[in-house]
Amino acid sequence: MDSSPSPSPVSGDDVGEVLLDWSETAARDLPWRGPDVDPWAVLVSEVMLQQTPVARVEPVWREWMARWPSPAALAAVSPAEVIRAWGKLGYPRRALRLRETAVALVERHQGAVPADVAALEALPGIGTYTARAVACFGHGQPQPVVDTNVRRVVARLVHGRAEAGTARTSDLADVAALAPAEPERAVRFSVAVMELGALVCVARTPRCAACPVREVCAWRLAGCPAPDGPARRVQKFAGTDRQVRGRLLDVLRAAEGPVPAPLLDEAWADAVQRSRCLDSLLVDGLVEQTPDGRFRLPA
DNA sequence: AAACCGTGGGC
DNA sequence: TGCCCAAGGTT
Repeated sequence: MDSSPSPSPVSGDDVGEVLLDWSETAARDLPWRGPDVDPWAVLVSEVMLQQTPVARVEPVWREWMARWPSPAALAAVSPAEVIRAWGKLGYPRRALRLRETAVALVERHQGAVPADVAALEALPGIGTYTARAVACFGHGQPQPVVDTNVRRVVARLVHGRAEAGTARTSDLADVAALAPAEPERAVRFSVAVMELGALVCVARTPRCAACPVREVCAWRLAGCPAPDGPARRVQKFAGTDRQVRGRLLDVLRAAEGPVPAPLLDEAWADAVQRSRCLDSLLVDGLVEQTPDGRFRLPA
């Protein structure tokens, strides 16, 4: 039979293959993607990447891998050391949970990172996304992986919506339906979809002209309709407890030893809010009080 | 289910 | 400038 003279559009069946091909040249060469990266290194990267941009994670991740190349190594150090090494990645409870995860891996998994999704989800700070990412990228399992990028790609490509909206359990099945059957390709496909969302199918100004699947994108075919649902409101930061907690922790991170309360007073003027935030940091285990009443990162 | 948990860069 | 957003998880 003669081949078709017109360029063949991307059919629904090979979206996965097209994304795979695209990612061969377009995907970033991130350090936690290398062939020599073990599951622990992947786990650490994934936790750091929770709500934190790649560029800020990279240098810290390299430092952590050099210092604590195994769960046992991290499990052996104090929370204070881990919190300091976390630096200003944000959401420092992640650092505590990462250390707790390291302890759990030593105690319950012989110091190794399990490949089982349920076992991973049982670890502190490891949820639906991170568990599958570790199983997939760390252990080579063909797991569907759904993060904010993938939710956005699925919303547009599959459902023709402009925005992802709230997470849906069906997202997992939606990506799985696009994935190649062959396990090794399915793993690379999971990387590819995330890359598409991170580089092309971005939130604010999608670069549709550069999209490898624009011809089959339900959102484009529908004429790129505007978002329909209620605009999700963005979290305030200035003046919130999050900012105050950050200020307080900043003082404690910088200090050599225990800090007397008056020094913390300088971090935030409002005494009521300051006190509330210090209490919450104590409850979270990010701060502890010495017998003489001073404050420090937990030894 | 919705609110909370840091921080900084881009537009 | 102020808003939007970033490889989520927990409560």
